[in-house]
Amino acid sequence: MRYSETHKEETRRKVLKAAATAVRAKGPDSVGVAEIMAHAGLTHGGFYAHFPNKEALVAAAITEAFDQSGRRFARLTEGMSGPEALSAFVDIYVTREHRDHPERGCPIAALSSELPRQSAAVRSAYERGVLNLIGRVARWLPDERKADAASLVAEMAGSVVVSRAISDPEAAERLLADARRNLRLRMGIPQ
Amino acid sequence: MRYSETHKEETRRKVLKAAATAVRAKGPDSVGVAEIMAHAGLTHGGFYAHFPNKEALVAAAITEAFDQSGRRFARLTEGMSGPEALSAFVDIYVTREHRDHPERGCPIAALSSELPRQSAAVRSAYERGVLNLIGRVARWLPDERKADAASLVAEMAGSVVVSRAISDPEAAERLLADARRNLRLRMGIPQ
DNA sequence: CGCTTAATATGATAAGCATCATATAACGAT
DNA sequence: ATCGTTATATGATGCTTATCATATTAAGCG
Repeated sequence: MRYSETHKEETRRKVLKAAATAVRAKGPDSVGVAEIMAHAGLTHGGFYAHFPNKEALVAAAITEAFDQSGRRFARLTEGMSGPEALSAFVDIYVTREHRDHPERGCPIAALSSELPRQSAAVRSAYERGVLNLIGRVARWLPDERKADAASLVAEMAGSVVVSRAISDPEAAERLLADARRNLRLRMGIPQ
Repeated sequence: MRYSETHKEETRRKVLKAAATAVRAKGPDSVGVAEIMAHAGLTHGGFYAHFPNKEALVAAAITEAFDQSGRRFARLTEGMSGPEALSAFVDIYVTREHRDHPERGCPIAALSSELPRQSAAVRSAYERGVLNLIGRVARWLPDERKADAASLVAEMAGSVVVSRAISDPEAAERLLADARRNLRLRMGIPQ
């Protein structure tokens, strides 16, 4: 073993992180292997030492993106009660910041419409992420509302995604504010 | 004038209809000019007699897709009162049928995530369609709820889009049913 | 019935991209 | 310091696709 034990694993992680950003920014099909490698500070040829093909990278990148935002949510809601955590979650997710930065946001909002057309492996990585997020929300909800988790996630993602279509920033912000209010209502959180 | 007056216009419309379906089915970037022309019963070369380039076709196709579903909604809610129309709209939009057929459904649900990356001309055709749909919903709502129209459309689109990520048909249907119930609540429609 | 012209088809070109074969470089053990 | 090995780079290859140049076909007119 000539290179350090961890060297290859480290570059793999660099590639993966670059991919997680690039896939959200440009979409799985429009992003190129060479482009991702360049973002990781490498050239395209070495790619196949780390992943068998582009599809495997995309699937791994989607998982990584979900993990990233999952860790972020966990960190920012640590030690909170259910309602507090839900309220904080809404304030992180349904925002202009999220609307304006798909590349570091939730993969659902970044990839929703093109994912159904991806390969089975990619779709399945995506579905795992979606179900995880729904599960996270359900854990915060009181028992009698747990069943709403999926629909709440859908409302959050839909708000961000539609707000991206609206070029007027104030109209977009109004949409997001309305959505936040309605979400809190559905979650049983006092306004 | 050798061909009939209307001949060229008719083929243009055939190409446009094929494009409106294909763009929703495969996305603006993954669909090919040749593929669309083939669906219209033509070969790729003649394309440039009808549109200056692919971008113009995509923009026109998105407008056409919004028009198609707009006409459909108008037809199916004709003569209804506001609440009746809203209820019917929810029952048309937030359904398994819509989840399973993006190619003939709402362009928001089919294209939301990849549209922000398109050219200005395409985005603007899309935005017009989104705002039109929001306006249609607003017209049906009572005055005190009109401001919610955008957020309601976002919830509907989000529900369909997230339900497409869930492979279990029953879980997907549950999400849609929850969304329909909540939407009616927000619209002030008795369940 | 042939001729003209608009509409469509055929075929070429060039660019972009995933993948792979081969070359080079970095590293640590000796 | 040198060598062998592993990681990365360079440079094809083949395929797909938008676009365009040129050829062919269809339809109505004289």
